[in-house]
Amino acid sequence: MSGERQSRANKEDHPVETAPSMEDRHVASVAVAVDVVPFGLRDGALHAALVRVGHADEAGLFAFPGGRVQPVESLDVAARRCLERHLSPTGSFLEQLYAFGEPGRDPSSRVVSVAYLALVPQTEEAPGVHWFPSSDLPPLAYDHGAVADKALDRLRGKLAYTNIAFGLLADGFTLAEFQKVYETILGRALDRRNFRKKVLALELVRPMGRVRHGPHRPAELFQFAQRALTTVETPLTKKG
Amino acid sequence: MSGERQSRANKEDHPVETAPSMEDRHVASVAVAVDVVPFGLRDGALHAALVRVGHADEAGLFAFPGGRVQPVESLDVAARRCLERHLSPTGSFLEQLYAFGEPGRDPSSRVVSVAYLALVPQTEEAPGVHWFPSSDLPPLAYDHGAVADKALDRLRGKLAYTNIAFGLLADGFTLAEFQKVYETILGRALDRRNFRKKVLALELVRPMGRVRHGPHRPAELFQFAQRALTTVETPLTKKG
DNA sequence: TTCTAGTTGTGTACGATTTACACAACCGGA
DNA sequence: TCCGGTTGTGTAAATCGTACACAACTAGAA
Repeated sequence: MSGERQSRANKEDHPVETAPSMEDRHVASVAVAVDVVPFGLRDGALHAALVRVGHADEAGLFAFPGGRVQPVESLDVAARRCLERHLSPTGSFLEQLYAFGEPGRDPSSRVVSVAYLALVPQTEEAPGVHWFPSSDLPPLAYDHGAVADKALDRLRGKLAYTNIAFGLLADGFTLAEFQKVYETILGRALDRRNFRKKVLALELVRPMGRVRHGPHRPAELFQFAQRALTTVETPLTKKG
Repeated sequence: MSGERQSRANKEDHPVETAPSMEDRHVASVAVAVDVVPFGLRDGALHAALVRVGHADEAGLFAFPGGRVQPVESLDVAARRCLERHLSPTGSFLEQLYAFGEPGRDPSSRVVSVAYLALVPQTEEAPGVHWFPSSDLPPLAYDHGAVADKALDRLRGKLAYTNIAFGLLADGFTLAEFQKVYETILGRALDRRNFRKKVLALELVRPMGRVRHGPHRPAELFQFAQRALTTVETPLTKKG
């Protein structure tokens, strides 16, 4: 179901089932929030954006950006609003992650939070936003430690079978940079030649015909063939 | 975040951000429910359990079992309660699927529903519960059509890389039955010899040393090596 | 001008995995 | 005793994954 209608429709014999009137009146009901886990790259390493909780029990700790879901707002819209309130970039990748609803997760009131995974490409500075290496997060408020774990798991999982990395890189990257994203998130080295072969064979990225000049041999620049999430049948990451 | 605390802590300058007092008072706030999609096998085919919605706008339609989340109850517990209210089997597989929160999904009130995927082995009859082939569901109330799609996608996806099938079969099955589960859910045929080789090599199932007698050559009976969700590195389903 | 350090770009041989495929064993019932 | 229908098993070919080395190119230093 999805509301009290069905609760009423089906048998009400279960002791813990709430009578509809109880919901309508007031109080100890359950609130809905969203939390967004924004990942981005800073000097090659994966970082997560956090904001300070300046209030009550959890004061001084960090937490992911979030907020209540408004009465007329979908979950996706609420998540994007919370993301863009802190980080300007519009159009970043955003997908639902998991709903966290343990009764004690927020000590002050009963809140069910739908967590979202966000990927932001530029990682520009924003006031009040602190970026931490994803492998070394500070103590987090609420159950946001578990949220962070879930987000990292999801990101790692999708990295192997989708083109999700497009959310972290702006067009015009070298294959070395691209590969470093994979190595950073997966935590292991990949073979340069096999990696190149694979991503080109899958048509994941496309050469732009331009090169970047540096102190060494110029590197070809690439862009993503698709900037929407697509699944590939063969894993992008075994050794190369 | 996870509640109003953080909303207060961070800048309140966003126009649509709710003042905390508004939440505490009353009304048009958002309710939380769970919906459970119970899958099971009936004569070899995948079926889903539905109950009738006997009320209001959606009267006469079918919907998945569900109900409000109680103030002191976790989401997982709420889902299991809703499942077991209709279907007796305790200990069935149950995992969170997705949170559905479009404002209009329940025409009568604003409800965010956290959907769960359930697998029930026996598929015994229960009063008020109707089983439909998953490929041919009746018109569903609310957005339960989308919920059903998501549940099927998840089941298909996990079938390839986990031992999730243990949720559908009781110990003491033949390999033919086991394979048919895969073929039914995936919608394509698998090679009998390769299938046997793979599930034995992965130690997914174990021979019990017993056989089942029928009108033909007796078939060895198997059980699952693990009855908890485990992931395998190599896909169980390519052709065999 | 030449040399060097450091990076980018490319192909091939080996092994492992996946796939296709056919036949004998076994039972109940006619 | 024969027959239909199912279960159980192995092997060869193709595909895919993996390891690996060397030439090309540039900026900057000598």
